[in-house]
Amino acid sequence: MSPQISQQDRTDAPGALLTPAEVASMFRVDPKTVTRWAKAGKLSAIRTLGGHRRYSEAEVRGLLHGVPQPRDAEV
Amino acid sequence: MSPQISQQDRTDAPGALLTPAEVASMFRVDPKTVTRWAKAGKLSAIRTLGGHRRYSEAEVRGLLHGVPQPRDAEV
DNA sequence: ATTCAGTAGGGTAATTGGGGGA
DNA sequence: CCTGTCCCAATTACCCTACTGA
Repeated sequence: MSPQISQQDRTDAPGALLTPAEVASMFRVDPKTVTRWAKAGKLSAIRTLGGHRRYSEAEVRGLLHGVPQPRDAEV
Repeated sequence: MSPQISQQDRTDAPGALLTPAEVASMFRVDPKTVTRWAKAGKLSAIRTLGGHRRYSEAEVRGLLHGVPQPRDAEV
């Protein structure tokens, strides 16, 4: 009964997380630039226990589309 | 060995993006001119979170080939 | 435990955006 | 009508070393 999602399915999960390199390649910028966006608060990011940042794929895709943040599920 | 394609080759990905300098170099014009094209709606562009523009390589190549893109609203 | 790529951190150079004029 | 260049300020890219993640 543990609806445990396989870690390999993270690319399909609603809360999919992207690495800095992934986001950087989507925007055609340097990974350091993505880090700068996170520091500037332009992009929300969570930190691993070691201090590395992970970004929400949903948020990144929204930004790429020029769509404001779909904070809520738009049905 | 195996011609394995990486997850995402920036220049090969469907959403490959080009920097203003790249597009300018391809057209032999000034980056500012490319910016004017984007402002005039002749070229579609997405913006980084910092405001810089990134252009679709597919669209640019189509324009270079003289292939009218479906985003042209001219007569 | 080890290797290796990726990431964080700071600092500096290059590019870009915007307006204006030639 | 279109393009190249000037100014400025802001953003981004690359340099380095040390640590994390797999």
